[in-house]
Amino acid sequence: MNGFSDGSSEQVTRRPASTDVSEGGSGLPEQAWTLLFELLHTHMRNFPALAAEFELSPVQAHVLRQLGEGALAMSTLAHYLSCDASNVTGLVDRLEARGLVERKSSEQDRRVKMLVLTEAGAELRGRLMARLGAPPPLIAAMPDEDLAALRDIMRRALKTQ
Amino acid sequence: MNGFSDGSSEQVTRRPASTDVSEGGSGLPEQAWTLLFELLHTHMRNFPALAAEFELSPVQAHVLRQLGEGALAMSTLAHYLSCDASNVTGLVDRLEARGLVERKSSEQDRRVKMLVLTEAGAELRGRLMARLGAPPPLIAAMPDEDLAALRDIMRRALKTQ
DNA sequence: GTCAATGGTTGATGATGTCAATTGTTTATG
DNA sequence: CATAAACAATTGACATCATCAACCATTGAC
Repeated sequence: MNGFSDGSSEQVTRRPASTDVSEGGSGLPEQAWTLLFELLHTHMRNFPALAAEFELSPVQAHVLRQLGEGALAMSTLAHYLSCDASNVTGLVDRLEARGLVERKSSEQDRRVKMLVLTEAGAELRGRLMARLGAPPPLIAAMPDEDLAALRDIMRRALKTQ
Repeated sequence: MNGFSDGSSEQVTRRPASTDVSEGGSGLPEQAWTLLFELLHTHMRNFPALAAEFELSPVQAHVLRQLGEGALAMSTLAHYLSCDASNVTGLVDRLEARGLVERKSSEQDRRVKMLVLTEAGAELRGRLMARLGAPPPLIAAMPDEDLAALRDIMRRALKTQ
């Protein structure tokens, strides 16, 4: 059910393991990334269980997340998910069967089918996003100075991206 | 991956309209977390492709990552992966067929089978870990000041964890 | 010695993912 | 305009990943 789990944050160092990410050796980017990497895997380990709280698979949760921004073409969603278009068909089939999304043929281009959330889908997405948006303990425990600095750093980084 | 709705405060009974990217909800933790969340999911999106560089599925990559720490019982691995033990059987079957891992019956308890990396497995893991440790573009592009600040912030956060 | 608990496997089933081929609809080009 | 190329979505074949229930072998407790 997973796809992302970890469990290495507890005990480490049993074997030398020539290349381990646990000590960002070389440069500043590696050092910073190594630490972020730790947070990433810890958080992602919980993601399937978190999605399951809403009776969603991890991928379905992703779809709902993306769909909140507005209507999306199937192909666009496939691009967002970095997967084949044929995969999206079945994915949407199941979400549609649950009454969470709807296919609507585009007026401009009748090849395209746009995806929109139903009322129920939007409601579920709202609860999901609220859950996802809650900062994990590690973040919540940070002092305000660090939080503000972190926010500003990330804003700059995402802006120049 | 495009916009990112704040996800913490919107109740979503209507179409979200234009996105309030990085508006981050109420408090400082939510603002900072919202931005980090974006980075994490961007990275997550690339993980399957990254594993595929080594002709590994995402889950297989995780197994290799875990196995580097030393020998593991199948059940322990199942626990790390947060999945059913029966799932691990097939997983290990395929890795063993590729000559990356080996099952060794435990001396103490003949029910238990310990997993160890083969030579080829250890070599592949080394390359995988090096690849995982490489900072993504968004991090690599950060100015040194931000990197140092980010590193220090994360060190503090992970230490007090 | 008996019997419950444990570790791993097997079989059934469903979700997720790929690729190749198909259908229907633009769009480009001669 | 007609035909070909490109594109969006679906379908079908197939592998992987995940669960659950049932099973076998071993262990440990009584």
